[in-house]
Amino acid sequence: MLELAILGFLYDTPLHGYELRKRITALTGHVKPIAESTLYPAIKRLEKAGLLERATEPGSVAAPRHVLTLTEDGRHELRRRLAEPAQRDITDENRWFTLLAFLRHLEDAPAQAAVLRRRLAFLEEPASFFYEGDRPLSAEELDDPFRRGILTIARATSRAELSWLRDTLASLDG
Amino acid sequence: MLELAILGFLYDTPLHGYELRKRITALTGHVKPIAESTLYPAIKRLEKAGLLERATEPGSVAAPRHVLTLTEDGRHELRRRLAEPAQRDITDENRWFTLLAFLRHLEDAPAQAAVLRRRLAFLEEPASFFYEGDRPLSAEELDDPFRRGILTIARATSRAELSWLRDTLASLDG
DNA sequence: CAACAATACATCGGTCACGAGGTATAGAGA
DNA sequence: TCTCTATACCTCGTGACCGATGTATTGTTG
Repeated sequence: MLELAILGFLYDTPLHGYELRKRITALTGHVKPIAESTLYPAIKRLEKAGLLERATEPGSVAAPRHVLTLTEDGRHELRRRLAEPAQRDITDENRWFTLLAFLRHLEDAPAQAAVLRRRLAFLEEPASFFYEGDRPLSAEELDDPFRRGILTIARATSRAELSWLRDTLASLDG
Repeated sequence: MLELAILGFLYDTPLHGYELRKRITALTGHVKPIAESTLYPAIKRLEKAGLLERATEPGSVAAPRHVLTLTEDGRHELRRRLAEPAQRDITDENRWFTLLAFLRHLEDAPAQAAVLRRRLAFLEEPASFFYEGDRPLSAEELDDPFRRGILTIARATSRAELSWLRDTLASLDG
């Protein structure tokens, strides 16, 4: 997911690591902060894989910067990751939101719609967090107020997202 | 989080690894599946730390089972992790839901309320995923339909959770 | 003028997680 | 009889991520 965010931000414009870090922090930092010691090795991985190139520039304020630019391979790889996300990226809300944040880079409405439809299919499956045998339990059937909360919140999220997904799919298809 | 789920399930009753895995899969598997190769080492870690003990029983169907029982240290450790969660466990919905699923084991209403209040404080902070300078942007200000979706869904979740939190805190306090 | 914060990058050791694969038993279906 | 599925546990290599720590430079604040 971190790699997707790096590729996604650099797709628009070259950035140096520090600026990239600030953008990633703004995007997902309030939920899941990214440590510097995670970002810099991730940049190195992507560089080693030929997805980005670095150019050293004198720092405008302090130390010299490494300006990062996506290669053509990098641009292609981002589109690939957006078009063919792992199932994890569909089901885990953190990953899904990161994917959504850059989905516009896909630039192909049917491909975008196909990704949204995978999320739609996931949300339409009858799933719960709590079961009696195989039967999913509803919030009303739980005594535990905290577990009831999980289902209440999850249901509200799911409803809002389903309605957004259907609207957006309609406008992508239409 | 995996460790919290293990401790949480074993707090109620001793279980063997395979059954534990099924319960964890039911709880969070549709969002974030847990591999066997993650579960068994985690059990070993907890055993090594003295938080649980294993007893070998002949398998009812096939191979022999290792029935896992929490030690007194393990029971104490679960309560500690529930009462003093890391900030991560408060902000990341996956982690937060796992914590909520076992919060009833805290058995002390003021301690439960204190945890809920940490989540409340987090949700009341004005945070977005997208900014113009320092100002958080609202869904209406975004052109990108996918980014607008993120904010729409996050806002619906937040509203539902705030209302649930306030109700539940009122009943815990009253 | 000294201390501190912000900019900018990096390494190191350790933990956690995953996929691929392995071992073994028992019952069900072809 | 053979294969398949379910039960039940395990190891190994790899990679992701974190906290702690280090190195510079510049601007701000007391």
